[in-house]
Amino acid sequence: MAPRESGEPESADRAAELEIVHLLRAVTVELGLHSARFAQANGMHATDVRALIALMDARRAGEETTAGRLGAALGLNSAGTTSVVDRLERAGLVRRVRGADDRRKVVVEVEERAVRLGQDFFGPLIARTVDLLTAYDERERAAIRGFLTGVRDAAAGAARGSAGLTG
Amino acid sequence: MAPRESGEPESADRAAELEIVHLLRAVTVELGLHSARFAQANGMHATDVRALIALMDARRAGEETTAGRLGAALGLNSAGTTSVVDRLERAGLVRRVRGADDRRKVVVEVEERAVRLGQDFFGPLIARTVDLLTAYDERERAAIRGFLTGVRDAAAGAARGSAGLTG
DNA sequence: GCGTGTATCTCGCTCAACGAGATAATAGGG
DNA sequence: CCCTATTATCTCGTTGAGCGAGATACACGC
Repeated sequence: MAPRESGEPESADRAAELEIVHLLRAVTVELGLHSARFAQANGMHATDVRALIALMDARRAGEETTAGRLGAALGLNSAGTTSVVDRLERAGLVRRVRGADDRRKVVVEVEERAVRLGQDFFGPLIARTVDLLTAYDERERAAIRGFLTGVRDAAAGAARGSAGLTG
Repeated sequence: MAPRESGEPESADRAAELEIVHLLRAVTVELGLHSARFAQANGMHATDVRALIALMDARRAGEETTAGRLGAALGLNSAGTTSVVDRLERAGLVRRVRGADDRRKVVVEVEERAVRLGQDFFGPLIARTVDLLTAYDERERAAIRGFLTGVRDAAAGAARGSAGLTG
């Protein structure tokens, strides 16, 4: 399936590599459950958490997020997007700001309260994760970084193309 | 925040470690979107995909999954669980089997069709991931394995305790 | 200042998931 | 063996997230 160069020891190695694949999936499952706990603890739904994450990501990258962009990132239509922003605004976690240049647009900004809420809940887990990394030297960290980058790009690339194979 | 042993060079390192944290989150987001595409492509919902994953995990571990266990794994109540199993059964992806020992129980078994469906969709991404791993030597792979195991356990541990910190 | 295109919102609907309670089977005491 | 308590699942009615269709508000060229 995957185009290999030549004859390395295969079947035994392959099992060890599959273990990492399952491990990665287990991580995504656990982190998903953790997000769900955050949602539940704050009377929110999974989509609202995903929206906050997208908004904070954009803010870190220094980009404004309009309602439309947010909806696209979440895979919602305009009605659903309005609904999400309504819920978050009602909860005091974001605010609507009319676009200065184009007044049709609605820029969604996260309130300071949402940032604090997220830090309080995810901070410990992040700290623990950072702590884990101190056990590895630079070469090992580079491997972790490279592997995660590769998986992210493969999954993102799978959006286009048949499924991101042979990339 | 995280209890450190002694004085290593901090702030610069911390930024590099946070990059990995963000990378990990990006991976979970992308894999989540990939699951969503799988769901959409097969007329399913996110919960149905999570259910299939849980069922296949259990099968790999050689365990039977009753309706109750499945619902607990998904965080659904009994009504919702019945609903999920109904949908999956209607789609021909699982079958209900009355428990042999305790006939109140309903064991949910995945149909061969569901396994093939999953392999067809996720196979390429898995192959790509396994391929990525061949670029690393055993020490680097051990680092990746150890890091993922640590994050998984930290997130799982966060279910109990204040948030899995200081574990 | 009118028409076309774009961004967001409103309305009505569907269906996933919930709470409450019904149904069915096991386990144990008399 | 019957009766009750307990456990596992399902049924019924309701809530609300997200959808499709269309309304509304603004932008921009003519």
